[in-house]
Amino acid sequence: MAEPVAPGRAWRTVLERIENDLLSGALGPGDRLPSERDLSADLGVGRSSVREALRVLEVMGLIRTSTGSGPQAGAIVIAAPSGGMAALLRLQVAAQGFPLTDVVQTRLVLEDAVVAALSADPQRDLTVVHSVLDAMDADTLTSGEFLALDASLHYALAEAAGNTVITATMAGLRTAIESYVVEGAARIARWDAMASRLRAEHRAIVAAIEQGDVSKAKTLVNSHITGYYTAAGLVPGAD
Amino acid sequence: MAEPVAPGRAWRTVLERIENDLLSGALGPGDRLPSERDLSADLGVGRSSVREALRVLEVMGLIRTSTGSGPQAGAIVIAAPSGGMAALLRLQVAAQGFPLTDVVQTRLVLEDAVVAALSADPQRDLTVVHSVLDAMDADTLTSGEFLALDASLHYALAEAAGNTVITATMAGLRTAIESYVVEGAARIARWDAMASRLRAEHRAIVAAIEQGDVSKAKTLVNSHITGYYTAAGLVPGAD
DNA sequence: CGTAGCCTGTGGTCTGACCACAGGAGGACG
DNA sequence: CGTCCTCCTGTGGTCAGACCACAGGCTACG
Repeated sequence: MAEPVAPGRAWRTVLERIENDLLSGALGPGDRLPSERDLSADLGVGRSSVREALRVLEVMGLIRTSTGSGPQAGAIVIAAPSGGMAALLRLQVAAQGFPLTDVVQTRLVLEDAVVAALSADPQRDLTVVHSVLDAMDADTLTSGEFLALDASLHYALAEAAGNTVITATMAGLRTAIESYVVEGAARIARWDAMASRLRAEHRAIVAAIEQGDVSKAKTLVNSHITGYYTAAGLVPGAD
Repeated sequence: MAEPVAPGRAWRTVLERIENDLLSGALGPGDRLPSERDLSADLGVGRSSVREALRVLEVMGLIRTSTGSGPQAGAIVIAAPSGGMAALLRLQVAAQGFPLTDVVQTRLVLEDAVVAALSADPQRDLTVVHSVLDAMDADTLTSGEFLALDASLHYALAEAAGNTVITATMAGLRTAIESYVVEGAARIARWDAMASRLRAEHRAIVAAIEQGDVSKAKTLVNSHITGYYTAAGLVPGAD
């Protein structure tokens, strides 16, 4: 068919085609995209242009590609927002498009919203949260392992709140500053003490949520996060 | 040089190289990337793989490419987070990775944070906001023009609050649902009435901000947004 | 000295050719 | 007749080479 030819951007043609198919419902989660060669022929562009577009979709977490044949091979639509969000935020931080303090602040805002939503909702299911809390009690954890669980905990909270955009964004923000967080952990003199403190704060936050005490939960989560970032030297002061 | 060769992912090699150069400071905003051919040779990968990586960076708003020669040609590092954010969110919404209601809810959370920050900060500069407000008073505006100004207004507010992550995310969220918003405007019976209402609400919100009345500003902005989305039929009820 | 033209380097694209891989189809064998 | 093995096919992954259009600097000419 070879659409009338978009000026200058063959790969954009491909991107638009996919996006339209997604919007029109012709493509949905789980579906397989046409093969690269087919798309190339259909749109009248080179296969390399098709690949550039697919690469974008892949990095953004929209598709997954695999080689071979069969129903699982090829490019398949998956909606994995976290991955794309993380990649985007990480790169933007690296390119100094996003100052660290803004990332941290935003995390505060979202975490606030999460605990507020959870506190207000008596139906929430914090099973996962509790199991992570328990896992964090092990005293053999390295700081890296502990921080990984910490990430899981906050992720579980966000997930329990049920907003996918917020969950993905928070996960992305966390990933974006992960290297700084880990690096910051090394700057903390007595890690054991910090770990105990974090454990206690986590328990307190969850308790406040379960008691439905919105303002208390918000206060606790705020001091929890700013406290750690300050101790790790990631943000100037308590701002 | 041709690094030890990463298995299976030539383009990832390129992406990592760029990211590392950004993190190490070897690359920064305004700098020019090596030419595609140079990168290809340096990393021992094909030029197509380099292009796939650059395409990702371009869509994510990290670089800008131009043809020709001279200092302005080639791939240049720019940190334009809004563009990338918008593309990502739009595609995720299209792929049903993000439900519309989650997008709207998130916008509420962020907008809340914005007006809260502005209300609490006596130093804020709302010059731009006021000029947009005035522009919106013209009664010859089509609904499309009005909505565009509306977007500018909210963007200006976010920008005045000073958090780049929140600003970019809000802009992205807005873009992601733009088509739905415009479509929804058509469903509104008496547009004139709605426009007047929106104008009044905007003025009220800004007034509350300038009076430093945090809670009032938050309340107003919440009802402003949910009100419109409900009227436009974008979200089921008042939540 | 000025200007018009060439020259070079850049991204943008296409073509064609391999490779590795996974799965299915078909045949060979028990 | 059933089972296993093999080949064949289609997929993404990659590379190499070839053009093109373009923008800017350089050079030779007027």
